Amino acid sequence: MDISEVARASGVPASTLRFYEEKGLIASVGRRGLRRTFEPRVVERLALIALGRAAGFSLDEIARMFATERRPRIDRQLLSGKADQLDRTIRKLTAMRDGLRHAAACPAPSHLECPKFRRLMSAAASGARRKKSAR
Amino acid sequence: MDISEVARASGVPASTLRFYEEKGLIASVGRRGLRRTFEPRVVERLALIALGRAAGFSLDEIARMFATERRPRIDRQLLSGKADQLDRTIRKLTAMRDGLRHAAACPAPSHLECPKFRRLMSAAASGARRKKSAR
DNA sequence: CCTTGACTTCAAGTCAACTTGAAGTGGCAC
DNA sequence: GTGCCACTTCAAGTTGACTTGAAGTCAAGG
Repeated sequence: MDISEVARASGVPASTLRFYEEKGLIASVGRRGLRRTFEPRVVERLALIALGRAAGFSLDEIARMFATERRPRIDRQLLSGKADQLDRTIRKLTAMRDGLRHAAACPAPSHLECPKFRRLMSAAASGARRKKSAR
Repeated sequence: MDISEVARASGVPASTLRFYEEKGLIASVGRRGLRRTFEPRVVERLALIALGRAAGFSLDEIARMFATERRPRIDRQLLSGKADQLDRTIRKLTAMRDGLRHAAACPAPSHLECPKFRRLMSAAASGARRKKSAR
């Protein structure tokens, strides 16, 4: 597959594909002239990358995951760690969603005066000590 | 309260407080000499900002919310829209978490060979068409 | 009064994840 | 066999959310 085919099949722009290759996230199998050639498998890999990105992993973290693919122990540990992290994020977002939902329906003149909203707020504030990880 | 008190009380660095003031997200009530003076209420506001950030709002969006605080119709509509957005994000992250959890336990030699994982992957890939909104 | 050091401003730097632009190359339809 | 245009490289630009640095100000303790 050439780069534009991969782009079309994956929805990832060619510029991003080149960028990812430079970062070591994907690999081309060769060149036809100057042009990169990719295996169809790369589309799968891109889906995996998209998956990781959506889960809040940085490109570097994803690259690290691919790199340690051969050592299942570390890999699995990392994965379940990330799952835990995600779990915390989900809990926070759920509280947030409920808060927003309530705020949208609440008749209090200002949300700050609504006890439910205030409760949510302090919960969210206390849970806000992730540094860079969860996004 | 002076800026360092607010910083201490809120956990937000002074540099960020100045930055937020410049952006119109918070306001100081005056100066003592050169130094900003804040009302204690600002801590609440900062919690609200943290809440918004954690929910995936940009600073501009948060500023807009504060600005439209007087027009409940638009405000509530925006809030429930954001709640819906959050809901979609949560669903995706939940699938992701389950996938990670499974991958951590799955005995398949490579995750790509596990049908459960592949199913998750394509689900995530298809759900990856948020442009800038959900992060 | 004088020093100290927490504050101030403003410009510039950083970081991640890309995108854009300019200039060059070469595969392939005609 | 030749011209087009999709590809290539490499450097620089972009965006959002801050942080850092240099240089200056001033409230307060001694």
